[in-house]
Amino acid sequence: MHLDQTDKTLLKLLQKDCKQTNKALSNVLGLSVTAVYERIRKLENLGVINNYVALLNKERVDKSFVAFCHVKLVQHSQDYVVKFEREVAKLQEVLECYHISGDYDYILKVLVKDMQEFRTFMVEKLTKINHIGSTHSMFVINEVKHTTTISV
Amino acid sequence: MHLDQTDKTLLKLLQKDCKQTNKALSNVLGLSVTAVYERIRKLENLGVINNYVALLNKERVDKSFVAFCHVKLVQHSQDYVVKFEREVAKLQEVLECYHISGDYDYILKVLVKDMQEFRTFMVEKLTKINHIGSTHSMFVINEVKHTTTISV
DNA sequence: AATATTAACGAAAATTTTTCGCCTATGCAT
DNA sequence: ATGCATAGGCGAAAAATTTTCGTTAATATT
Repeated sequence: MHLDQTDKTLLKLLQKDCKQTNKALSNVLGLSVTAVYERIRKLENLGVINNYVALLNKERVDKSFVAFCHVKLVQHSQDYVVKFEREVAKLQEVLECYHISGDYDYILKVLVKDMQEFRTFMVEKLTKINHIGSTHSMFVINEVKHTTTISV
Repeated sequence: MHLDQTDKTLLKLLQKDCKQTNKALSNVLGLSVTAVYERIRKLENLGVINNYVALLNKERVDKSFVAFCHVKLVQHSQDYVVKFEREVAKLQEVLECYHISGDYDYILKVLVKDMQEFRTFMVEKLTKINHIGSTHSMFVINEVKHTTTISV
């Protein structure tokens, strides 16, 4: 698999706005509509493009509170790890969860309406998962940057 | 602004796959194609839908290393804060940056090729920004969950 | 030199988006 | 109660886009 400069430019454009027409893309890339169409298909089939999604304004859907939450398990047996990961993946408030190096085992990005709801999430959902040793939360004061665009 | 159940279902569908045709959506929602079209337009105009993007497979574009990086500034004057935030936002390796509560001032999500490149990023880019007091990095061992879907 | 392979192209066909005029239900004011 | 405005919905037609198809050119392979 080799991506040439045209592919890279195309990926950049599609990561910014995937609803552009092939005609608009062809103008920027200096290709025919069909050539653009075929390149996009190729990138999809290669699995370079995963999917196409709508991104929402979180404030407009009343989810204005973001927190990062560290979690430490009481033990690191395969069993505990698998169970924790399965349960945490089910929680809709958890947008991201990573197993990380360092003092804690996991870092979670949590999105809820407000502090009230965060408390409910912690008490009624996260800490209900078994085998959690301790947690440590950090609250987002301001979102400085947030992009889904990978530089290729 | 009021979102009814149909709007919420529509947002859920578009967050999963925004390339579905209005016909496919109309089947799920039990509406006409035109009604779906008009609802989507409404959600765009209300600013509920921000944009439509292609999501890439980061491994396929050779960016397999994710790190979270805490940053503490030496001082918190308006001037230092503004400058740091402006500079960090320019860095293509930084996908997310949040001003947070707690021991550190910021948390950054950094995406690069490998540990080698991370080192280069730290030495030649991040720590070149003035007024940084200290940093603390955590490396992602495994991505347990990563979604852009907000539950509405 | 002959032959695959890859990428590109324009035209035509198929499908989708978008516009339009009209209808119905609901809430509000008369 | 009656009239009116608003919001949401609909199908048909028009406009635009996607997708297919047959061909061509360039490059690598045998």
